[in-house]
Amino acid sequence: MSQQRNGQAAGAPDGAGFPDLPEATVARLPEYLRALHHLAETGFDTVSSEGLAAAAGVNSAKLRKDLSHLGSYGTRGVGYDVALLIAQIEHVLGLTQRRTVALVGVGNLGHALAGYGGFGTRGFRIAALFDADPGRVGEQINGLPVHDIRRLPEVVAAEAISIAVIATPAEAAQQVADQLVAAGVTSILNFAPCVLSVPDGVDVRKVDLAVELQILSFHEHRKSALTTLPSHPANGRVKIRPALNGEALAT
Amino acid sequence: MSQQRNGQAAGAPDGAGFPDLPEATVARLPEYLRALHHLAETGFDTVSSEGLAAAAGVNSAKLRKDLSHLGSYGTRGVGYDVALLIAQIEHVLGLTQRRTVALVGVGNLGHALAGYGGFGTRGFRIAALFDADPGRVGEQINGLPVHDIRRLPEVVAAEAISIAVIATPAEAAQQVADQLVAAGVTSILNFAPCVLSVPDGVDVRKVDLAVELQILSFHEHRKSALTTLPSHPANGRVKIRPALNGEALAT
DNA sequence: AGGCGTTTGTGAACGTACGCACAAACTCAC
DNA sequence: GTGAGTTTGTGCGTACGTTCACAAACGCCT
Ligand SMILES: NC(=O)c1ccc[n+]([C@@H]2O[C@H](COP(=O)([O-])OP(=O)(O)OC[C@H]3O[C@@H](n4cnc5c(N)ncnc54)[C@H](O)[C@@H]3O)[C@@H](O)[C@H]2O)c1
Ligand SMILES: NC(=O)c1ccc[n+]([C@@H]2O[C@H](COP(=O)([O-])OP(=O)(O)OC[C@H]3O[C@@H](n4cnc5c(N)ncnc54)[C@H](O)[C@@H]3O)[C@@H](O)[C@H]2O)c1
Repeated sequence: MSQQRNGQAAGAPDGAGFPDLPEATVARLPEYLRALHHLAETGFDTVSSEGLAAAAGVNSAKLRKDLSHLGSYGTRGVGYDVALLIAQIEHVLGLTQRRTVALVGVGNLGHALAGYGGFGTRGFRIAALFDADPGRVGEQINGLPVHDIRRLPEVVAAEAISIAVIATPAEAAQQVADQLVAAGVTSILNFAPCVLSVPDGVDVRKVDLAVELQILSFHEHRKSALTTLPSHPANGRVKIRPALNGEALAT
Repeated sequence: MSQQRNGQAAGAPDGAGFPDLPEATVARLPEYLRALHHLAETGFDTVSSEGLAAAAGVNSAKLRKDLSHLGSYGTRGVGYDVALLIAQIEHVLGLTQRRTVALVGVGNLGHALAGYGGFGTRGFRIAALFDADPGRVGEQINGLPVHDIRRLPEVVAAEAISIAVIATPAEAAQQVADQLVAAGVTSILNFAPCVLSVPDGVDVRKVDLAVELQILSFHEHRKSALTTLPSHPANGRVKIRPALNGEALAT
């Protein structure tokens, strides 16, 4: 499910397609990992699929199948060794060494991200900040200096950065993405509300707050439609009334 | 697909299940809407499925099927009327009147969200801010006062708020969610890295930045494994090496 | 050592989603 | 009015994801 993905994405690199880990499973592993860390802190040494599933907010059968994909070692009649499972998942996700991340666009949102302390515990280190505004370059945030965007290639190479976060306005995002790719970045997390086009081999994930709210709005709309007309709704199926021509239409 | 969903979510409210819009389609409509607005600003009156699909970053067949679900009016040989399609999608998403949103937790991230101007153009209005910290209550952000969290029921009722955003630390999130539900909120967007448990009929979507980065990390890991061993990879399939017992294990 | 309760791992059935490919529907030019 | 070119809407095959349900595996108690 997920997000933007271009052409034949990484995961099926050549013709002889190999399935390896299902994408849906990959998307859930981080959630399992978070739940496991929480359990470990709470003093658990082992956990059953039922328990972990509850902590991660999923079905236990799904959890077991997900874990079985990574050849996991649970013990029947007992459950999973929490510490071992953490190590396994971190290994699969490539978190055994902390990954360095670049953040481009230190505005409203970028400031919040740069100042966020929660990355360290999840396997990442923000290694560099960039902006195009000369007034912002040189500023220090959380002990990190803001670099001019033109120093991107240099710093990306020096810090061995492979992941970048874009927090610039949408108009600048494509240009920034191009610069990032040129500098050698191969994974991008995009907060700007626009589609990025990147070469094959580069992964893009997008987070758009308004999209999330609009999805919620849809369900909200649905709920209220149901409670307003409690009985005999036509034939038991909610029909979408087509908007009349010109209705709410910005001519 | 997407995110946390509890029990039988809204969308299949009673026994006589009705399919209506596929969830995957709902998740893409906001992206189409954004692309359409962009096209409208650029001066387009009509757009082909091919063109709109490119602007939204999806396959054109998928786009057509999605639009066909809402009984959409395209014209063969021509394409879709941009303004009409915007009105249709906004209608389906329940955006015909602007929805009011509450934001709880005006810290690092909350400040950025409260100061963000991009909501208005996407159908939402942040109608109220809340925090538990007495030092923050009373502060004004973007002309909006920060209310004490205890005034939640009162303000939610007065402003007819049905959607809320949680931007508090994870430890407080469940408690805040309970208060929101008690106050009548039925949709929650959660930025705290934790699972929320809510009654049936309440929708929760979660945004976790670290999860997104970890998914990127997985693909990054995969890519480097492939380029490091360029030839004969065992049997053409990447095997996940199980972590040895105790390896990288915090005993 | 053996039996019992527990929990994993997975085969199989089901449901959803994707994308191709094509007929039907439409415009426009002449 | 007719034919050529374009584009929608959708039927269909395939792939993917989810869930059930159960046998095999394990610990523990006696
Ligand atoms: N603020 C939020 O809460 C929020 C929420 C959702 C989405 N977004 C999106 O995130 C992005 C950033 O939002 P914001 O509120 O921080 O905007 P902002 O205007 O406050 O910050 C943008 C920053 O990017 C910098 N920038 C512009 N062009 C650049 C370039 N070419 N190279 C490098 N840096 C450049 C600017 O100098 C500025 O510092 C926007 O696309 C916005 O739509 C923001
Ligand atoms: N800052 C980021 O960039 C970022 C990124 C990803 C996720 N997050 C998550 O978002 C959440 C907020 O992050 P932050 O950096 O803004 O934290 P923060 O500590 O800066 O802000 C949290 C705010 O919540 C308020 N709060 C605490 N308990 C409350 C309660 N019971 N009711 C109402 N308000 C309460 C606090 O007073 C504070 O103002 C955290 O869960 C964090 O993990 C933040």
